[in-house]
Amino acid sequence: MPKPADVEQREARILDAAATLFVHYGFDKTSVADIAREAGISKGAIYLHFESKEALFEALLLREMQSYAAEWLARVEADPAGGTLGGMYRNVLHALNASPLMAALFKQDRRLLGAYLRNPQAALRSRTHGSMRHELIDLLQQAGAVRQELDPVIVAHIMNMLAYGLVAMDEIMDPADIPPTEALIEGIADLMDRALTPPDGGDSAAGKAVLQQIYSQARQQLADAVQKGQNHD
Amino acid sequence: MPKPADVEQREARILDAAATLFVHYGFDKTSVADIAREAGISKGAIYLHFESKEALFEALLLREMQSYAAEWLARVEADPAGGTLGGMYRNVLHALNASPLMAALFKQDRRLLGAYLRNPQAALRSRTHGSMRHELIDLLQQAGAVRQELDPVIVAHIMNMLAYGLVAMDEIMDPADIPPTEALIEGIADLMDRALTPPDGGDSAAGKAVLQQIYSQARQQLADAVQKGQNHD
DNA sequence: TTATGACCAAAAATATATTTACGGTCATAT
DNA sequence: ATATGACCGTAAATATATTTTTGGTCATAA
Repeated sequence: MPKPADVEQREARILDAAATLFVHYGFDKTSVADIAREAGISKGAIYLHFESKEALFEALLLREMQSYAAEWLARVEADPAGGTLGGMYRNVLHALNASPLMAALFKQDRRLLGAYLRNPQAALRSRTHGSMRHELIDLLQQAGAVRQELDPVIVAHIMNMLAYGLVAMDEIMDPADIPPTEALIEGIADLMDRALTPPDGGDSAAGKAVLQQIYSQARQQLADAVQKGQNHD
Repeated sequence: MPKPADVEQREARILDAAATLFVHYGFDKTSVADIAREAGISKGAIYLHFESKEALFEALLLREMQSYAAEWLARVEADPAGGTLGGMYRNVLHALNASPLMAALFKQDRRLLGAYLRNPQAALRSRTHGSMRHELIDLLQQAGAVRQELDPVIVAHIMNMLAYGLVAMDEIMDPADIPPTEALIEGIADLMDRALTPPDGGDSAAGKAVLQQIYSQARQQLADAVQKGQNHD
């Protein structure tokens, strides 16, 4: 049966509270009691909605993935050049940069993810979340949005390197020496377009179609995962 | 007075032994006694050549920087396209990839650098070693080896991001999923050339001249640093 | 002179005991 | 039916004592 609106609302409140605290203090240093307090309910109530602290965290991650993907697609749709490689990547990077949780997942942030990373059963611990897969580049290539002569595996990996650099570079250098994110993302997107887009400018419409396809696939998988995660009452 | 050849030779032996052990076990888990044994001399003899374990490590790092820089220049000289951005960067990446110590310094590897990193007085702890500086891009731009319309600060940073990705990506993903280094470096250099080199192909000779200039500057600074590090007997 | 390795103080690692904090439950209240 | 928070066992953090390792020295040997 579908979930009543007020329950949904309360779960959202809990997840909001959890998001704030987890991002700020990390998984280990955020207690369930803390989350309850932040959400303005009792500790017991949390367990009426989530099986465990870990399940709560995973529900949060799934929600974040959904909004990450949705945000990405929305940006791509709104951007005339959203179907070109540069346009697509610009929007991925913006979405990634705007989501501390996705960024943490992508860079396997030990501080934020804490014990969740150490748990071998953690479903979302896998290292591929938020990353560019070469199958996508392949499709974009077939759609004429990426130069034919390039190796999709290499291209995808380079894009992942840049995404990693965007979120992790502050670990090896003084943040004051890092250019403003906005300008950096523009620079990267510009680089991508110059180097990877076909000379004719690429077929942005076809590129968007591919992205939509990928998006609905991903959305389905996420929905299934959410469904599966809810078998507990 | 200049150092006798046999002393120089022995110091090289010590540094060789130290390099092997430090790279393998890291700074913390390599003892001075270990180094002495590996070098085939007594522990006391080490202290005839180096003030402390840390001074030894720094001497090793300086030697490595010198050979790193020399290797880089040699590669650039040998490469007809060595003066273009792509050519230059290809050779930097090869040099970086070939030197575990430089890579560790660049990525601030806590395992390898260990306590050396924690010491606030460590001269070479600074985060800029091995990295691309925007002044260099500036010069290359003036020499006509890089497109005029690009922002040197952004370009330099993107290059650093890619170098970081090259040496650090294995921390967030399964090494089996990382493309072969050789192919990856080629892909990156190719990307650089496509995106950053002027349409006319760039002035490789002028680029090389700039690199030589930078090299001799750096060499001088390193020599001074080595000199300064030797005021102890 | 130059090199050695036993030696030392100090730090790091290990072991043990003790306290605190936390995830999760459930009798009770609303 | 839903929500609460006192409660419980355990795991993590802290404190303490004990052992081992290590960077560095120096009297002695070559």
